[in-house]
Amino acid sequence: MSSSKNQSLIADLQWRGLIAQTTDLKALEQAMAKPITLYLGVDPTAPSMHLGNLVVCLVLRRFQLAGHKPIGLVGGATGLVGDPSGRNEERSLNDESIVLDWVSRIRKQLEQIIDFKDKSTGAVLANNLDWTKPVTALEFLRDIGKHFSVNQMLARDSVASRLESGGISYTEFSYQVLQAFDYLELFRRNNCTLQIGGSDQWGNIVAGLDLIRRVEGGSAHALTVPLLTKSDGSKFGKTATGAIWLDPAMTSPYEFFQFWLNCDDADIPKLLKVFSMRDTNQIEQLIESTQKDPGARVAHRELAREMTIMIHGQRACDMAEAAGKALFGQGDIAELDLDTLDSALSQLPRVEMGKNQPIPPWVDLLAASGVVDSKSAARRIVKEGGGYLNNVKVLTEDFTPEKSDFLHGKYLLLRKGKRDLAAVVLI
RNA sequence: GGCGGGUUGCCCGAGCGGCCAAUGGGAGCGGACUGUAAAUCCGCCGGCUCUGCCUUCGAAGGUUCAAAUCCUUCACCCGCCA
Repeated sequence: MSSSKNQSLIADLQWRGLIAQTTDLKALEQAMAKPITLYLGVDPTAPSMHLGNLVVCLVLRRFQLAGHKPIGLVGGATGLVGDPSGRNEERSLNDESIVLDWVSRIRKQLEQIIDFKDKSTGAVLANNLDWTKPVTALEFLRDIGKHFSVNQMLARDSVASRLESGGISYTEFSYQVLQAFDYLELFRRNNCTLQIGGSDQWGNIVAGLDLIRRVEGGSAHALTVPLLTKSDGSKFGKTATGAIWLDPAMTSPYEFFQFWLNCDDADIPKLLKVFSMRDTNQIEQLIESTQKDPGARVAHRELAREMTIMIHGQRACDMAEAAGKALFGQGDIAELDLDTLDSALSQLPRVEMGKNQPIPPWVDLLAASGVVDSKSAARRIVKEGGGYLNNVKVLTEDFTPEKSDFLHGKYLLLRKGKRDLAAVVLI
């Protein structure tokens, strides 16, 4: 691996705005002249990773593509304890069996993003429970705890802010020690000399560096990735309905694709740099295309494709994209053939209805399908002109669809507003 | 431990016996304009069997024809004094 290539990785990360903080950058660049081993930890705090996690995972992947050896760590142990970083309230502890399940799910997601079969870099998938569980409380206190100064621990932002906002339990207070122990273990076992993470992880990572220095006299590095925000300053990756998850059961490939397609123009340059694996030239071309002809949304679409393929695969991406085209097309929805309709509507949330069951009123259908929260809300939406049946606005509140309204005798397409869709399926 | 202030809908924040499902702002949602953007403008923004009814103003009791508004107790927060 040539040193120029490694310098260009750091330069590339800088260009993409993916570096928030690092330990001595020159030293890191020098170390990276040769392949290094680095790790990223993801705690199982939910059944799936979301876009925020993805940003950092992709940074790990960028290292791998540059020839370094990535360790993807799932926090089976740390996930049981709870990280106080960025929270002003104590977490409620999750059940061990739940965390175990989440670990395996997140593990699978990591496997999609990082190539653990790649022989040349020798990527490793780890779980900190493996080395944390066998350690007894006494060993932990004597061997690890002894190296920590409570004074320093109290000074960490994550702890200090919690002391001001209602306190912190001993459990969460200990989190940084656990994470530091992880770094030490990986330093010993795999000669891991770099830990990356979100910018809120700086304190935890530095705790690990200190520990490595004290116990092993070794030196290691830290690199954090900034928190991603939208052009209006709000947190990125959250919609009204919540986070964008990588798990297709939680955020469907269709929703996932739509999320990218509907991003603000103003955010596109940043998003391309942060998420796309394309090189500088390609990204700059896409940014230019948005400036020249924003209405065409070429960059939006390319980004949507790239990300959906990466997370859900080519086939799911094609279906998601085709569904969007069919559902938002200029043509009459009734003209679509059954096959197209089948696959397009398969992407949407749906309610099923028995063939012989009387058809419920329109407002009830809207509420039942989940496009609106309640029947009151459904009435409101209809009154405001935001309710559509088969892409045709229906303003009558006490309207009830008939058999003949079912497309191909099978489907009703419900819509709230511009893009909130659901299907009613006759079975 | 003593004295005083606070706890309101997703968030901030008015209200201080009836006209309060509760002013205002933000977020969110719908419409118009566009490009399934942004900005802007207009409207909506507890639920239901919807010209009415039901449940909400930290919790539980009480006073009253009537309480978010008054009284009592409890919980949590915040000032000043010890």
